[in-house]
Amino acid sequence: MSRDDRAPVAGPSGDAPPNLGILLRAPFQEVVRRISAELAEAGFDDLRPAHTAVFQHIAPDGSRLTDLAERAQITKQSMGYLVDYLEQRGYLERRPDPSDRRAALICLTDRGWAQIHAALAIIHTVESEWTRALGKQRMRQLRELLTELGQITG
Amino acid sequence: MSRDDRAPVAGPSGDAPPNLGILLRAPFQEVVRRISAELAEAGFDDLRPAHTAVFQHIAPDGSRLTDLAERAQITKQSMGYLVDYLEQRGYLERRPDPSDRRAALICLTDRGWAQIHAALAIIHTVESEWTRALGKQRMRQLRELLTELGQITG
DNA sequence: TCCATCTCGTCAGTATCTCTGACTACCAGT
DNA sequence: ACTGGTAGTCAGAGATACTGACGAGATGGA
Repeated sequence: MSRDDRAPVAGPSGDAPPNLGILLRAPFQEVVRRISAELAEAGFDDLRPAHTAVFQHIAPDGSRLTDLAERAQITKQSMGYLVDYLEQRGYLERRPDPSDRRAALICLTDRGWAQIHAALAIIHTVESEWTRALGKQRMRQLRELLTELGQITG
Repeated sequence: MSRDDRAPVAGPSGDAPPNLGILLRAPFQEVVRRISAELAEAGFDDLRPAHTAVFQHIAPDGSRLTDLAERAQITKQSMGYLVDYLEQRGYLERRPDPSDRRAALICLTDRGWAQIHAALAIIHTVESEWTRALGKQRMRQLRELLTELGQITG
């Protein structure tokens, strides 16, 4: 269990051709920024970056804390901290797991679902903007190349 | 002054076509992971993710704390915290700025330069691997598309 | 059945990295 | 010299991660 999302990516000030790390970081962070800003505007202003780790990995019919932690690559203690916060604000609820009395099923509430739909809509908007700027053809290429890269890197 | 590197990027478990946020994140984090792991192997095992913000923005002939902070998009107090750490471990040194007695020039030491060269070499290795897997042609396309995207998003 | 062992989640404590606010020392224009 | 702005630090706090230890419940044999 461990994790590392942060981190700029090295290179002294004054590079001529930006390296791939930097090239990838710019659009990635643009997406993150947009989601964060526009979710806040949409009324989800009590969400912080770390909470995305929960929403991204939770199953539609509920997940166990341990599963969430493993998928998000953080400890279950850390995941517990995030889930507590989101439960208090009404995004999630814990239900007893009928098949194991030690466990709880962490489920999205209506508000939780609303947040997910809002976030997906924001991403879709960004993709549309990029498609308009880049052209449909080049956007498809980009998507293909990134998909391949994702397979290469596991 | 603020900053946000972290954060997965939304979407409930069970998406069919991964959105661009996720598509960009995978290779970006692969680069970050590789740099972190291989720098540690190379003897730079006292560096943590946040320190990249310093190395990435420092000018070859030295930078002021305030400049570093602004380029890295964090407060000068936060940058001060990182610089203190790196100075203690011999990656940086503070020299009095001859043109302003309030200021200090933060400069790379030999060890600091060695770290930068090592990090760039690692990125170069990763790029080579990807080029081998993707082909020279497609790698060039990817680089062009990401460069364009970087210009679009500012 | 009973016991050893494993798993689920939590409690407690700590490290890292960020922030805000307040402050000193210094610079620059009037 | 005053006045306002800038460079950097000190102090305190909050968010997000970690490790270690633990209790309750599950589970598979003896």
